[in-house]
Amino acid sequence: MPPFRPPIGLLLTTTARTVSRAFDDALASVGGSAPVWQILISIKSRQLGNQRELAEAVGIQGATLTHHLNAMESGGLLTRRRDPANRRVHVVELTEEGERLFHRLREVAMAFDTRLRAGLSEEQTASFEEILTQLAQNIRD
Amino acid sequence: MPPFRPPIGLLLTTTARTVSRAFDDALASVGGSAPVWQILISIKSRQLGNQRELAEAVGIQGATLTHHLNAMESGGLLTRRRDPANRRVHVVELTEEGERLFHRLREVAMAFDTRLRAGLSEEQTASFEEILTQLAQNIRD
DNA sequence: ATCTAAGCGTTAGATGTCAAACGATTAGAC
DNA sequence: GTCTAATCGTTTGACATCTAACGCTTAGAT
Repeated sequence: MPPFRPPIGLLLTTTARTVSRAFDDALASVGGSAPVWQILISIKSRQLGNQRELAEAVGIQGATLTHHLNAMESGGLLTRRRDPANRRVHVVELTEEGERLFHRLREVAMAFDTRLRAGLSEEQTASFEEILTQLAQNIRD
Repeated sequence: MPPFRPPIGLLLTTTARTVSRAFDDALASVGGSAPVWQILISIKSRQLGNQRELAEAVGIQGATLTHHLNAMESGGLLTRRRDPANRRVHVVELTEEGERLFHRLREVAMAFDTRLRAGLSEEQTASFEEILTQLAQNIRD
């Protein structure tokens, strides 16, 4: 009889969902969310990217990004204007309020990461990252 | 200067999304989806559970389960009837077509798991599962 | 017996995501 | 120069998911 092997993917997605949910709750406590946080950090880390690159960096589709940018613009977190040099492109810039939210979320995100890593050694973390990379690689083939 | 630590949660959720997406695509190729597969396997492995337990096993909310069961019932995969002994309870049972879909999806799911595990040693798998469990534990505290 | 509380499932409304179609703009071919 | 193809972002329509509110049923208290 072959040994029973619980599917590796199930534990992966279940855990990821648990972690994502908790992260989202933590960000919500200071008025944010996971996609908003990822969008803010992507805007901050690369100045002057267009929306296509932004969506790529965040890991969502262009249509979904449009959705979030609409809400964030309505909420006064950022502005969009056409790039005079290429009027297909929207230049996205944070407002002061967007900057403030970024800093609040960063604190929450850093605290969350510390909490999440509790009890993991350097070796475990390295091994974990290696395996995750391998899994993604197995899918791409 | 402290060493830069990329957040462990980000790689986790990104990889999980990639894997989930590929799994869903594989199931879709034979007429299924991830939630449908999880519902089918849960029904098969435990006979006579109510919907609340079913939702718990699948890892979704009751309202979401209702949504899927509606679609699956419309599609002829299962039947729902009131339990005469407790008329609050819906007894969910697979039809023959539901059984057939279950077997098709099982083959696809097993093949996917094999593909996903490629290149992972027993030690790596064990370590991976241990770390995922630890992460979930860190969140629950 | 009745009344209250708890349990089960559904419905309604919101959010985040995607794919496909589209409108405007630019680049390249000729 | 014009025409065609590619690029950028938006809109539309769909789906999975959640929370909150609700309706029916059962269990428990008195």
